[in-house]
Amino acid sequence: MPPLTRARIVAAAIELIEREGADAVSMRRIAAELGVGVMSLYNHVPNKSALLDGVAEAVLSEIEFTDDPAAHWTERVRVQARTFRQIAHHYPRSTMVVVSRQLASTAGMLPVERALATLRGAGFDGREAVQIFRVFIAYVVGSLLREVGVTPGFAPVHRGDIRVADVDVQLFPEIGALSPHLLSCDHDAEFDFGLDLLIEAIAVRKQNARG
Amino acid sequence: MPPLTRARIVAAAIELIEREGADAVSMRRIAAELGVGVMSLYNHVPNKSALLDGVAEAVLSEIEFTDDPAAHWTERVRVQARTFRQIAHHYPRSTMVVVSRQLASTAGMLPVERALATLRGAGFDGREAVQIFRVFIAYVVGSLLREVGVTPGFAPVHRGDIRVADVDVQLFPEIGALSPHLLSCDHDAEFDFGLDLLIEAIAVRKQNARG
DNA sequence: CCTCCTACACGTACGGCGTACGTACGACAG
DNA sequence: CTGTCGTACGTACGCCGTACGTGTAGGAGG
Repeated sequence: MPPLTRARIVAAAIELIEREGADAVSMRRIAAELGVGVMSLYNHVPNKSALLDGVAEAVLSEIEFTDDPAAHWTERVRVQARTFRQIAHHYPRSTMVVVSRQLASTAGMLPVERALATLRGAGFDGREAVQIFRVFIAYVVGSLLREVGVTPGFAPVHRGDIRVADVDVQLFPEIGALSPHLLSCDHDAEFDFGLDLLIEAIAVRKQNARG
Repeated sequence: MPPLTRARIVAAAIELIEREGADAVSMRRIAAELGVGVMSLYNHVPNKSALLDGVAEAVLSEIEFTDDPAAHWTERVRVQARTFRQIAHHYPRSTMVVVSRQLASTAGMLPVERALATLRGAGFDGREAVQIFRVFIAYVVGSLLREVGVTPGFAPVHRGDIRVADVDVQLFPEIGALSPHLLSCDHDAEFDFGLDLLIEAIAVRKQNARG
């Protein structure tokens, strides 16, 4: 067995989270997974919270930006948002850990740097770039939260949204009428829909400011 | 002392969450807060998870829609989103509980009903209404997550974003240059900025579809 | 070679958690 | 008066994070 290492511990934590959910994560479970004693972990990680920070950092650092600097900024923003979402989908349950945790590591900052550079390159000033960046972050994180919350990991069985039969159609006529659309969801398409909406709106506003 | 009741338990839980944070919530703490034995709670609540569902439901049910049916749909959507955010700010720490939890109660459905009715009244078909609704939900929830994560509850002290001094300006020039904008944030203004962006984009797209 | 030191794996133990289970007691029905 | 039921409660079990002390293997200094 290779020596115990912070990286190995984090990897085991991620694997455990993906397999059994974030609630199943405990120092004891992780130690058992690695075949070591519980307290051995503490030689490489100061505490559980730091370990989860490590998980967030590891997930974030897997983002690979295949960014084409020659492309139009709208396309670059689109690609960056999609990339972020894609890796989140690779680790759906760990994503919950990532978003529910303040990230102050360098791994979390690289995507920020890229996004800001793209926006500034598009001609936005500092204030605008940060503001736009925050809007995108909010949208992407909000989308992920809904998607992975609904994801059939296998804990929340059969409740994509709400049991339609149970809703009082008198009280909630719209929900009743639109239940087919509420129950089905092409996550990819809907994500792109909102993403394009935002990009379009910003592009339009940019045009107006210059015109 | 009034008799123990599900409502009183939920209220105590919310108060405790707001005062000491979500991590401080335990059945024992809540029972102590109410001056009762731990197991007495279980006569009114099946388990802790259901209690937290109750917290989410209670928070959501405090949303009051002062909705003007005569107003333009863009204004109505704006008001609804702002209202949602406002009550979330009234219970900042409980909001984390709300968004991190699947809500299937009638309290959670009323805002949905209102929003869908507004969109359908504006002339969107069912699929469009649901799609647009989901985009707004994602944006609002994502914004709240960032805002309350940064909120100086008093647990996460002095790390609004990232210690600027610690970032390597060589590696992250944009972050270094834009740090003044990254560190300060007028949450109200920035929320409205993104909200208006979305509404504008949808309005434009609607115009084009009809034109 | 022996010795000492450091680093790391590990066991034990403490306080806190959610909650299953059994008990005690007051209110009300017959 | 007696039986039933709903509620408050104590105890106990198996988890949890982690402080602390111990054992040991491997490298450095003599």
